[in-house]
Amino acid sequence: MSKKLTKRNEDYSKWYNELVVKADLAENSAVRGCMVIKPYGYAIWEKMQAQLDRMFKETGHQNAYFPLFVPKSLFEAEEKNAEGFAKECAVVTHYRLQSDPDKPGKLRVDPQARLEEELVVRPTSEAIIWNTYKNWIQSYRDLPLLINQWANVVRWEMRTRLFLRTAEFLWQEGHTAHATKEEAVAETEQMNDVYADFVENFMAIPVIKGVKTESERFAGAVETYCIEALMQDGKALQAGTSHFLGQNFAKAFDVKFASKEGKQEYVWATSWGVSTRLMGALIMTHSDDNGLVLPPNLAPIQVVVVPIYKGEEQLRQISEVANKLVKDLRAVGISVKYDDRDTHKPGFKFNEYELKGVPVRIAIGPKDLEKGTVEMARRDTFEKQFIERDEVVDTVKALLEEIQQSLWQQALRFRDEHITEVNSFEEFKEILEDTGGFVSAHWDGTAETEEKIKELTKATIRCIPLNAKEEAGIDVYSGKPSKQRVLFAKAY
RNA sequence: CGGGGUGUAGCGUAGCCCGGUUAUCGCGCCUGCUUUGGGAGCAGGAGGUCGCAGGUUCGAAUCCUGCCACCCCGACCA
Repeated sequence: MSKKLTKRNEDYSKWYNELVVKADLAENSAVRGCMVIKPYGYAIWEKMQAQLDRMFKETGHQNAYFPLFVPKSLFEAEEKNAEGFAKECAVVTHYRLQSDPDKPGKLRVDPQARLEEELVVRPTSEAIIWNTYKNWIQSYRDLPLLINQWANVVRWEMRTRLFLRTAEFLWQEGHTAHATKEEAVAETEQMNDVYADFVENFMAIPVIKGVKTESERFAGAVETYCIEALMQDGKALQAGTSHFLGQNFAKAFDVKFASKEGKQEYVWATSWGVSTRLMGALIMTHSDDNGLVLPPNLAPIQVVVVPIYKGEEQLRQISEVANKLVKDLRAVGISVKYDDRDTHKPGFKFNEYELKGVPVRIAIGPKDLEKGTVEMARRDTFEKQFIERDEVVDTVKALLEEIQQSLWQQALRFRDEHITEVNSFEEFKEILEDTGGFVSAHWDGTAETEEKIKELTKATIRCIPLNAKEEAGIDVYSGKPSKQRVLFAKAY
């Protein structure tokens, strides 16, 4: 592959992988299906974490941490949940290694050290958390219990892809308990809204809020709310989910509380999560063939300053100006990097920071010293302009804001142009093939039709949009009556 | 787990069909000089269990057998 990334025409998958690796975000680890998140990639994740965490706290949640291992008996307590995840669990069976008598210098699993009960490495933490909540909840006074956990989980997927589907991934999972159904449903909806707010306003990725059909629902949930995003290749990506769990887990783990009336009642539950998959969404929504494009709100480096100089004396003069600028920008909360490495030429640096998606670049050279200006370039449009030195801070502030808006507008336009209403199955297939994106079509509400359409077109129902209008129609495949349109798409 | 493909230096690769000098080329890396407003040039240099294990042969990156890993397409999935 050349220095530039390949065009993302036929092979979006390769383009994506290449971009992730070249932009220094992550790489495959020695462990099958796992990923190493590199410092630059992790810095982005940290910014996402910080903002989400703030939003969780603002809605009354607290962080806590629960064990990685789930005893099998606890794991299987909620049947549907256990079944749903059974096929992708890593399981710990032993707790010790020993020298292998047959192979000197090698270790083997000590057959004596078999665990009496196997431990499941959490694919999600409902089981272990609800087993704990049982002891925390006695009375209505203990409710609501609003807890979030930042953790890693393991799902032994057959096929993996950096950020989008790795065997181990980082996420947050919120687990709440409520006295009433209404309150739990409200929490579920609230957190789905928080996700939508975050993804749209910080990541500049437009999403559609909706609920999942029964077949796409989280195992053990009564209702799954979700936000669905659209990637540049026309495929949909589930960006976050929020589940109303009813009393399923309360019953499975016997979590009851004494109500005001003195009755023993099961609590109502929710769980909700977003993961490092959001990084994948970020990459696939905004990036171009020159590399990553980061919305300023999430960019670890918002502004990079590159000196252009001949000789040490010139560098010293430029550094004086640059350091002052860095200081001024930092003073207003902008993250700046001054790259005065003398091991790379300016052209190299320009390309490097474009690849990494740094929103704004400032170059200062001898000509600028004379004129009292700097050259300012924006990553999203590649526009360059010369700015008076004392206008830099204001200009950067405005420019960061503008880039954030512009990325959002561009993604929104793309998304909206790729939602197509269809009224026949022919049209359905045609749009899916040619245009891609979401296909808005009538659905008769049956799992059979959903399954059949998936089989024929590979498209699944991404969600039943929350804002869908009631509209009588006929199912695009079966011809049976339908109450409203749902969104189909090929998905990651 | 089924169908297909690929494993050669940090990365990307040629060579394999038809066995035969010291395993090819590019990027990257190191040293020196010249360069520095868009991925520098020249010169020199370092770096290899040819995925692993057997087998055939005077001789294996190349042929045969088994295994492993990765990629793509299914199944599964945030």
